[in-house]
Amino acid sequence: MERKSPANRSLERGLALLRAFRPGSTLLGNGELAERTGLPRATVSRLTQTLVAGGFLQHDQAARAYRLGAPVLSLAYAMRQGSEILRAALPLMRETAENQRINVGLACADGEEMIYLESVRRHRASMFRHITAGSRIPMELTSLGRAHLATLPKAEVERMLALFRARRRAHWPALQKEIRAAIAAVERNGYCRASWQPGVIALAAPLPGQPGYVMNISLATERLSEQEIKTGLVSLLRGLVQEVAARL
Amino acid sequence: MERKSPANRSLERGLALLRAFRPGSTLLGNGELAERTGLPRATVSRLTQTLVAGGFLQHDQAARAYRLGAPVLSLAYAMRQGSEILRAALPLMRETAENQRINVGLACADGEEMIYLESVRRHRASMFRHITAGSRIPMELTSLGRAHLATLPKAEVERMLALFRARRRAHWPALQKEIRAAIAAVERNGYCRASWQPGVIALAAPLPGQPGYVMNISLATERLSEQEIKTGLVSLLRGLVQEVAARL
DNA sequence: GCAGTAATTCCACTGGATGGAATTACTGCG
DNA sequence: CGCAGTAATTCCATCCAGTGGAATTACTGC
Repeated sequence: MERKSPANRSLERGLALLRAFRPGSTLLGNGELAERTGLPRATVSRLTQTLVAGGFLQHDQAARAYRLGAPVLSLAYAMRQGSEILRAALPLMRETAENQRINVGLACADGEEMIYLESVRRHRASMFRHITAGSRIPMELTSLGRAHLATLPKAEVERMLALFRARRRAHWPALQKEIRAAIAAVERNGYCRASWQPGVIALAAPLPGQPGYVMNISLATERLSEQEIKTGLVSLLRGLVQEVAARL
Repeated sequence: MERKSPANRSLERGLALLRAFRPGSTLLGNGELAERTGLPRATVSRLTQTLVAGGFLQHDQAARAYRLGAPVLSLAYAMRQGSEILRAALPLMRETAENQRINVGLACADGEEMIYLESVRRHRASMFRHITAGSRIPMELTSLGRAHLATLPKAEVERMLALFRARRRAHWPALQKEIRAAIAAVERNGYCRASWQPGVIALAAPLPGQPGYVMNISLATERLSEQEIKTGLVSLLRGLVQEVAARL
């Protein structure tokens, strides 16, 4: 028997509509929204009207569709201001990225994905795949995601794995092995490694005492030997999370 | 008789709760939320639970209060990706800020405030008052806000003025004069001027053909003479909005 | 202008939302 | 350590707001 917290259906649905907007689907009509959320059209129509009235959506007359409105930007700004963790970590992240000439990231979990709170990169014009604050990356493929998984209770991990399995039928056996190995690595050594973006290797570690938060460092593979990883980067990451945790 | 669009009360209220989070009040408990929104406590309690379940709020156990969650960051990212205007304007804003050594802003209205979509400044470490994407600034005091007012229908302007009047009883006569003069200036010359932050002067102009969007340029007063304003900056701003509008 | 599609409004129904009151969970102080 | 004081949550009877299928209306592209 699932313990159902008294949830407000209309609000849930309204939030689901907002969540349907993603990079790549930034312009959605009522029909598309209804399809993506599985809600009846009439309901979507009414909810979008409310969202528009509140400024959270803008109606694009020409495209017969909606976009996210400026208030969400404002919320994000308030959110960043309010995040103690980000405030504590950011200066250190900047410093580390600069000194070590690597990328440093801070992320937290949202459902089956990870969301970057911040990603400080050495080269501001970035690598081809565009990653910044607010970017979503898959949990099952990334060092950040796997490091996060390692902090969850066993039962929760299995639940997540079941979800991933459904999404990645194709390479599941190999992928599952990787994920479980990463979790074991985090439990043993405090960090895990992955290479989601080709040519980029990343190490990630959970922030001690801050459930849900994970940090990573990443750099181009060409720039390092196996040796260097074992020595410099691991202790760099360890030092980073320790220091950030200490500042909280 | 007010034409009431069929609004969803629960959703409206949920959004109101989110909007209660601002820079400066980033950590709000149920009680404070109830007070700020005027909603009954029981209702707030249930709605916050839903917002937490959706990830939009995080419960801070220690503070007995809520913060905004990472998904709002993600929404903001999607919003920026989806804004054609921002995409069209940003390169030009960067270029102008760099070449002319000034700050260039793009904003739009939200209720009685303006929200910066982007503010590109010459010195990245900024002036004392921290302004970035998502920052809210008062409509009645700023060049951006007044330029926006000038684009509204007369009746709407009067409605807004009534609101400002209630908020600024003290200096209202002078302030009203300033605002009306600014509106007239925009209608006559296409731009208006204001100095909200002491020591900083700003010129703002609406984006032609894009109702609700306004751009500004600003710089330290010490750096210019009256002469320079009339000549260089005005035509710079005019050229800027023209070019951005042309790219849409 | 007309067909075809998408969005909105209508409306009877009903169950989800509501909020005052009671209960429970905390916290800080003596 | 326990108790007072406060804040949050749960309860519950009431009822109205939300719902969604169907009808209507608004668009758009041909």
